[in-house]
Amino acid sequence: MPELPEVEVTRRALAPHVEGRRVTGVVVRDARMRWPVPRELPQWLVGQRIDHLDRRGKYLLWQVEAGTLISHLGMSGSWRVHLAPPPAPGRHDHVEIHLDRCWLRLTDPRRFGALLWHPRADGDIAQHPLLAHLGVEPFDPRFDAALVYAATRGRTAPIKQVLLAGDIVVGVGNIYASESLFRAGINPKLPARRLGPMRCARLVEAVREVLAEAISVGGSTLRDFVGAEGAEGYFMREAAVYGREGAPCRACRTPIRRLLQGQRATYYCPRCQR
DNA sequence: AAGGTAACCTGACTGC
DNA sequence: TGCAGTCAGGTTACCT
Repeated sequence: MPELPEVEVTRRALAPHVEGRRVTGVVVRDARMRWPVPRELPQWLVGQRIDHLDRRGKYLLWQVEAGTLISHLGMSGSWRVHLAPPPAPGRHDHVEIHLDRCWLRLTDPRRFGALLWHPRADGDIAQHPLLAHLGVEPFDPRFDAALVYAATRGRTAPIKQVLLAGDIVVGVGNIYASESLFRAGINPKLPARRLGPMRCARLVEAVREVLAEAISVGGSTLRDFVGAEGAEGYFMREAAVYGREGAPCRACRTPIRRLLQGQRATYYCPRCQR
């Protein structure tokens, strides 16, 4: 489900409800996620004040006094805020966090998501094994043409898959990889090493624009994504290529093509993207 | 080191 | 209506 924009939309929706608040209760109804949710989570979290809700790539980082709660939404996860006691939990409502005056619910049908704990004593959260090898943030000024150019030298894999790998820049998932490459006019099959400085610059620009636009409209709604307050995102309404196989390119009317790269669907315009 | 593939899991949809 | 097959936003682990 969630790529960086959906996670950022979630973060912004949750932050005002959680920052500065104290955890009064934690219920783990089903610990079976990508990795087991620690059984000790309630004892570690209850009584803690949430200082900041941060994001790194597609991870949400809940900074509390004793450490960091790491949450990843996987393919189908979502957090919902309830300002009144929530209705009876459904089959996929795995975790609940109670604050002073609101209830947070983690729902994740496919259970590819994760909820982990990193005690402060274990050191800098950035060095956590899940975070240590992530690429730069797309809105970080360090994400520029020179970085992309340098990082793609010697990489024979198609640019789409390199973008998706997340070791150069984080947060670009399957939808936005196709969308960014369309906007940059780059063929997804192009070996990454064949990008020149100009195309690296265009790609940087395109990734930033596409992600920023998606955030501003509340993320994508594919199947069941809804933001933390229950609103749907609108990005898919304006997708240029994703999910549009056979439909006319919005720029040149050429039919959009779909192909598989590393078992994932890629959509592109064969005329606009070379 | 980089690249390819299988694996984790459920639900929605398609076609017979 | 039912059943089998396909596909889905992500990421790690493992093999070459």
